[in-house]
Amino acid sequence: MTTRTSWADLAANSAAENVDVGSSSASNGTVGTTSAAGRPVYVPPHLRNRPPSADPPAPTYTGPASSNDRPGYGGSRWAAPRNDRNDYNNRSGYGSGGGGGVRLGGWGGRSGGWDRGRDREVNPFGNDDAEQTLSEQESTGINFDAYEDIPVETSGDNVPPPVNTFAEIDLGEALNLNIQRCKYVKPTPVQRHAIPISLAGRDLMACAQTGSGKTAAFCFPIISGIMRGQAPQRPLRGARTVYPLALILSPTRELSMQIHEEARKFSYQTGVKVVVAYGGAPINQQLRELERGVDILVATPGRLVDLLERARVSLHMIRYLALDEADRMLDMGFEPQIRKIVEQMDMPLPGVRQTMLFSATFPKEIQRLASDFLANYIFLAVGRVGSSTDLIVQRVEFVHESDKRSHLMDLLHAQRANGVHGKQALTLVFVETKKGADSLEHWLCMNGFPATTIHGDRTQQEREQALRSFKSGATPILVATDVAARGLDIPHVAHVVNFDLPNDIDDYVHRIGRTGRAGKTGLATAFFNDNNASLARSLVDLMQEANQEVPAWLTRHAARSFGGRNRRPGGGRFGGRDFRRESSFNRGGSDYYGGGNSAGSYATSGGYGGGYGAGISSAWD
DNA sequence: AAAAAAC
Repeated sequence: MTTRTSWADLAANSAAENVDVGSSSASNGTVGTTSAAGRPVYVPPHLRNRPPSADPPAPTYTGPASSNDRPGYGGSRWAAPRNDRNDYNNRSGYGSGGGGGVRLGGWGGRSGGWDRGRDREVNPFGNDDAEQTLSEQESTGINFDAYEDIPVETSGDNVPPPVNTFAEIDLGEALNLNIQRCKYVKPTPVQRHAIPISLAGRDLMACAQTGSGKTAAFCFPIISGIMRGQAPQRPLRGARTVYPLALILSPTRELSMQIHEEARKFSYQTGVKVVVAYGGAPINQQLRELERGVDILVATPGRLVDLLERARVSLHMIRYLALDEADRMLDMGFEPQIRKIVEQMDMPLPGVRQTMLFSATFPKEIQRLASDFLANYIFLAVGRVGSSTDLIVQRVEFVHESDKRSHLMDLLHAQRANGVHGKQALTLVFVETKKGADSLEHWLCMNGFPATTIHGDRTQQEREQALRSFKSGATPILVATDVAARGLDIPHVAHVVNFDLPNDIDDYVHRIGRTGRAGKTGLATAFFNDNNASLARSLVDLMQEANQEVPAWLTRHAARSFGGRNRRPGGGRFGGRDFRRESSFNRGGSDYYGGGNSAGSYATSGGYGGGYGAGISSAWD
C-alpha cells in the first residue's frame, strides 16, 4: 500500500466506519488488512507485521457474540469479601419485597415503598430495543482475547486477581440484566481488574486509556454494593436533608450528566436511585429529585458545595466516593473545593468510606496529593497510561497562526468532498479561549459550514443544545474549549482538530480521546507553530509511543526545545507508574510520571494498549 | 494565561 493517504481519506474512512456500525474497515494501511473473504478486518497492534502463516488468524468482527461468552450468567455465587455484604443472598427483598430498614430520605423512605417507585421508573434504554439490537449486536463481536497482553501494572497490598467475565463476579441479577441490555459481553481490561478490587472493598487509583470503560468500572461495584448492603439507619437531621450512599464527582456539567445517564442504565430496576446535581440549571428541580430519594449522587463540585451548605445533602452516610477525571479534580483549580467536600464536611474518613480515583492521565504530583484521600490503596494502570490508543491516527501540521482558518477550511472542504452519503463527518475543533471559540464558530457559519460551540461563557441551555445538535449531526462541527476535552462520549466523532494546541500534553491526550472510542478508529489533526514549542518534545514522545508517524520537522523542533514541564523522563514509556514506587530520595520535582525505566510489574509484556472493542457503547471514560 | 466550577 502506498503511503499517500490524505487526511481527508482518513477522516472519510473513519466516518464511514463510525456511521456504518456493522463495518469493521480500518482507517488505513497501518491498522487494517483484508480477510480472505475480502472483508476488511481490524488487526490489533500486537498482531500486525507478522508473517501470516506463523500466527492464528487475526480476530475479526464476527457479528453477534455467541452466548458462550457468558456461561452460567448470574448463576455463580458471590464470594463476599466483606461481612456487611453477606446478607445479599438472603434478601429476597431486592426484586420482590420490601427494602427493609429505615431509609430516611432514601428511596425506601417514600410512602408506598421502593417498588412502587420502581414501577414508575422510566426505562433508560428507551423503547427501541428491537431496533437497537441489530446494529449494536453486529458490533459486539470483538474478540476481547486479542487484548489479553495489554500491559497491566498493579501495586499495593494483596491485589485481588482480575476476572475474565462478568459472570465470575456475580454482580447481582438485576445489574447483570442491565449489563446485557447494554450489550456488554465481556469486561474491558480496566473493568476486569478494577471491579474485583472495588468489590473487595479496596481503595483504588486507576489509570486507563480514554474510551476504555472507566465509568462502568466504578459504577458496577457501587451499584452492586448498595444492592447488597444493609439498608442504613440514616440519622435524623433536617427533614429535608438527604443522605446519599455514594458520591461521584466530575469536572464538568456535561460529564456529570453523561455519568448520570449511564449510571441510570446500570441501576435500572435495581432499586438504586441515581440523582445528578450541577450548576447552571435550576436548583429547585434538582432539590425535588433529591427529595424523592438518592443512593448515588453524581455532581459537579460547585453545586454540591451549595447543597451541602444549605444542608440539603449530607455526606455522613457516604460509603463510596468516586472521582472521575481525578487528576483534573485535584489540579489547582479544583483542589480547594474537593478538599472542602471530602475533608471538611461530614464525609466518613478514608478507610471508613471506599474511595476510587479514575483518569486516563495521572501526573505524579497529583498522585501525591490524591493519596491524602485514600487508605492503603491499590494502584492500577491498564494500557499505556497517558498515551492514546493507536486507533487514533495523529497528524501534526505546521500552520502559522494567521493561516489557521484557511487551513481548517481546506480540511473541512476535502472532508466534505470525501464524506459519507454527502454528509459532513462529525468534527470536533478545540481552541484555546472562549472568545476564540465564538469567533471561529461565527466564521465557519459565515463560510457555509454549520458549526456550533460549547464553552463556559454560554448558558447551560446553550451548552446542552450545542452538544445535542452536534451529536445528532444537525451541526456536524463543534468548536470547543477544554470544557469538552474530558470524558464526553460522543459517538461518531471522526475527526478531532487541535486548532490551538493545549500547553499540557495530558490535555492533548484527553482531547484526541474524544475520537477513537470503544475500538473504533479516529483521526486527530493538530495545528502546530512556534507558539507550541514547549509541547513539541512531549508530543513527539507521545506519538512515537502510539506508533504514529512523526514529521521530521517536528522532531527537529523537539530537539531544539528545552522541553516544557510536560516532558516525561525515562526514555518515553508512558506507562503509568505508582508514585509510591519512586524512591523517596529520588523525588525530582520535574519527574512527571515517575521514572519510566525502573522495573515494572507488568503482568504481561510485549503488547501495548490498542482499542478495546467495537460496539461497547457510551461513557467509557 | 486560559478553562472549569454556585448563585
